[in-house]
Amino acid sequence: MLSKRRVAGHTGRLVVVSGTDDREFTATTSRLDIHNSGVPVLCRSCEARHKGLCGALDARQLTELATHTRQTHHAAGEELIGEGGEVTSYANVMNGVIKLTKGLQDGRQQIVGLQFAPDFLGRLFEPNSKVTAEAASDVDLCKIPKSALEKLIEQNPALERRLLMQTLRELDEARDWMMTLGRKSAAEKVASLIYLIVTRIDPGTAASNENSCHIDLPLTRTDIADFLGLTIETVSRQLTKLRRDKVILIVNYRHLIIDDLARLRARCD
Amino acid sequence: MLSKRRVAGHTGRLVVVSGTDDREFTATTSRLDIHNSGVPVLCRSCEARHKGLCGALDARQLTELATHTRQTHHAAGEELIGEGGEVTSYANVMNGVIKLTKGLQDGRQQIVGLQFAPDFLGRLFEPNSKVTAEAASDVDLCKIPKSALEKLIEQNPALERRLLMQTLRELDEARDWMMTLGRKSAAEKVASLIYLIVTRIDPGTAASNENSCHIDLPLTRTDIADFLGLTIETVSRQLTKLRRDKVILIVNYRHLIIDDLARLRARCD
DNA sequence: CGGCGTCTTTGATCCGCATCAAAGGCGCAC
DNA sequence: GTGCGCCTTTGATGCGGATCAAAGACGCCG
Repeated sequence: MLSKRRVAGHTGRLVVVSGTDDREFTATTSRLDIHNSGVPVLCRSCEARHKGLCGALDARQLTELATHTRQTHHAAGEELIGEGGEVTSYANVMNGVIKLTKGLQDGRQQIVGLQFAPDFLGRLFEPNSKVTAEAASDVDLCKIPKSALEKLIEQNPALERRLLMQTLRELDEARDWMMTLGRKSAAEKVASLIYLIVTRIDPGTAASNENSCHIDLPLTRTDIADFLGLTIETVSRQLTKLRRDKVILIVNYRHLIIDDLARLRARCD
Repeated sequence: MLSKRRVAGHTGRLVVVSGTDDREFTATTSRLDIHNSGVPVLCRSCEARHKGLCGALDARQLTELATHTRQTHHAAGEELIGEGGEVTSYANVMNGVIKLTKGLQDGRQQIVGLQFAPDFLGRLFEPNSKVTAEAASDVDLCKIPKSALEKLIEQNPALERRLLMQTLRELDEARDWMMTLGRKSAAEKVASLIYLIVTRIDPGTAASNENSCHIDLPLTRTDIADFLGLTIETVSRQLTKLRRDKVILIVNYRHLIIDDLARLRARCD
């Protein structure tokens, strides 16, 4: 049998959130101005407005949607929904990183997905979640009740199209990750994850120049191990190796500096 | 580094199929009769008609669709599309099993999905396939040109809904499999795969009674290993162990008899 | 029939990663 | 400051599954 310890004592408290004790404020206020006439204030700087779900909506529809939404903040470690838990609302990720995990009864755990802004969060068309969603870093969400979104979808095919596109992308990512989990060595796995996070958090740097980029890891060593199907000891050793080989620079455990992205990429397989 | 051999010499020849040398015949003929008035003949016994994509269509739409489709047959081992290959048509799986694989340059390979009738085959909205699709057994497809289906989708939201539902299901399956790949032992992996195949090929037996069910494995040992991130030797040893423990009975390498499905399931974790 | 190729099983050995153990580093409470 | 807890690193050891090797089992073809 493999590693069965865990049920990590994350630093943040675990709270099953049902919208009670989190800071919240509505976003229905909208003010006409020249550049964003009719767009709710809180939507203006939201990534989902452009690249995410809400890109499918015009100003009027956004305002309509905003009457249903509620912004919430969650501390790192907070559980947003449990495996098998009832889905009562969907959400856009406005900020931060969310990990999706699955567990076996004996405590073994596997991260099956990471979500960054402006991803959509929640299993459509099923009453219960198939995964646990947990804030990996501090997170801001824009929640919408299940029924409200489902009504909107019926009226607006463009919304459904966006959701289909995101689901297809998530499926592509899950399949990429199956290759990593099934066939890559520990060293390749760790390099692959860092590469994934760099390119997801900072797509600009990754695409344009090959210059040094630096990121704060939104994941603990335990999270990384759970994503890669490894133990924290192995993760730590592989990170040390990458550091010794000067592929990455580690500052204060969590902050990474990568000078040559191509060299990191070369370690991915 | 892990296993890098392979590029399996499957028994079937490898043919990059472009619809040239396969048996084909059109399904436009439709005959009015009492029970299936207006439904194309070939659609009547097709699983996709009910549980698959075509369940979203009425008789008129089916007939319309059928003017674009073409049925093809493919021998086990035939490559339907290569990783990165241009997608020119989509298809419904009418019969048989298809494996979706990804490869690393050095030859390591991972199966990232299996498709059974009446699954839909093909990556929507992308010009190129992200996986290799290969017939695992003899396969019958009902193909439709990319542009034709995309046009139909625009006109018919129900079609898009079906596609979204299937994509969500595939995502669920991929994530289940990530757990298996990342955290289960070899013994658990093999049991899980057999259990998956039994429940997918023969949902009736699996759900209703717990009585003995028997299946022909649509996968070679190499395929199984590629699905589970193992080697064929390990797969073989685990199957032998399951046989010794009387969880399964193996007839002629490919045929499996499972008396007590619950006992197999108990081995899955 | 015998010979050959492919798939599968079985055995011996090796190695990568898990496991077990212990010692920093850092933040926080007192 | 000191003490405590959590996260992380590092080292020693063991095991599960990969690798290497060889021998059936079965189908196909001459």
